[in-house]
Amino acid sequence: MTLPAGSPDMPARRGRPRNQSSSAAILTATLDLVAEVGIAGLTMDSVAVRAGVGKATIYRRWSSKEALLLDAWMSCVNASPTPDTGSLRSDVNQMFLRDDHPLSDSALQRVFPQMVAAAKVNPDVTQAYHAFLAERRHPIRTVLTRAIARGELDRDTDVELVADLLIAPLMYRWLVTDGVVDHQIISRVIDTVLAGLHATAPVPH
Amino acid sequence: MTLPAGSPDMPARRGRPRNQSSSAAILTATLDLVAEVGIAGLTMDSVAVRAGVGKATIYRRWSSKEALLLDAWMSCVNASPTPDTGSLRSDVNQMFLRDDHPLSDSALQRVFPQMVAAAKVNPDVTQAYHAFLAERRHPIRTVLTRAIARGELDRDTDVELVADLLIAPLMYRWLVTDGVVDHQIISRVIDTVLAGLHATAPVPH
DNA sequence: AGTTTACGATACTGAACGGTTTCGTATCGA
DNA sequence: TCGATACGAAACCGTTCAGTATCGTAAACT
Repeated sequence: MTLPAGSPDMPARRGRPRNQSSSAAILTATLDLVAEVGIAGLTMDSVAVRAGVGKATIYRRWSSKEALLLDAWMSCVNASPTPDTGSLRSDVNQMFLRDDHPLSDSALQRVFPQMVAAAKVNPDVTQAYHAFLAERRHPIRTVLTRAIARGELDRDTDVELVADLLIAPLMYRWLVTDGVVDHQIISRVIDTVLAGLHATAPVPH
Repeated sequence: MTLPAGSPDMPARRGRPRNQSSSAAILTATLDLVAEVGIAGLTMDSVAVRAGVGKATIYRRWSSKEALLLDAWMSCVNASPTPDTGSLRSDVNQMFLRDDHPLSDSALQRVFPQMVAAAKVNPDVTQAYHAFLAERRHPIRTVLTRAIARGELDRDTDVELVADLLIAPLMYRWLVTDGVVDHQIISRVIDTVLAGLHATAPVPH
């Protein structure tokens, strides 16, 4: 036991080497199944079948179901690029109107709620979850900080709060209400929030 | 089997009557335990122990674990009163700054994510969940509709979108980031959103 | 008193599942 | 060729748990 989970492809110098593609297949199968049946419904047998591997192969690389789940989740992070166009408005537009934006990833849409729920209940998951969140929020934080430096936003702007004002309505529809999240909605959220920021703390132009 | 779940105190005219308080104790125990250990960790035995009843008593009133969960969730709804002060601003303030606001219910804070996650995966739960949501959103919808009627908001305002703009940042902190949700944050969210609405579609005063 | 139903407690059953082991085979270095 | 390791498949083990049944008791009706 106590394999170094997190680096499942490392060990073994003699003998048959591990099939590198199996790890990816296992992680993908795990995420797909979590999206379909939730964590409670996820079984190691189903992961093995879906990934086309034997259970032994899974346990050779991860010490437990929980370790596998944590790895699978962290593999979702794939931070998106941070735009730097010189204007807050177009930076934000670029971030949210990308077609490959996370919000258009329907698997993540189903996995994410499972993460949130598990994080509320399991301390190990809580930690991984917060790392995930911090990673995901990094780009918007950078964009806002730069906007402050440029004088586009008030110097004492609460970056976290503004990030929430922009992200939350989309996240909320995406996660809680299953509402529409299309370009029009996104644009109107951005319009309203930026207008509100300028109205309550006018730019010094 | 096939007891009429949802009305667990009805039957039996002869013989010893059912203990009315047991149903409430069972529902409360269910919600508490879901908050503590999640749905996956919830066992009927633990519900029975926590509620101080026998398992038979639970199954006499609900046909299955799932039926019990659905009933327990729907019992959270307890719609809050809808303020009608004559002004959008103070209506919204009253709704969100109440000390008994749902957002200050820490049990619900842990149960709700479990509902969201389950709703993504189980069609029966999906239905109950959307009924729950509609019930919860009713007050804000009414407040916004009245504000439109008074001319405080543009006549073609998207009520659902504005509701999201107000609710989502709080909900997002409450549900996703575990961030602070105090009166100051709430006020600043309301300030910014209302300012943004008036800036993009000025009131005809 | 006698009947009927509910009660908490406890034992039981049957299935699902996490995790391990075994087996025959494949693929590497030496 | 040989030892070491990996592979998929499948059997296996031990536990957990939903749901049922039983028991002795309590509370209602007639």
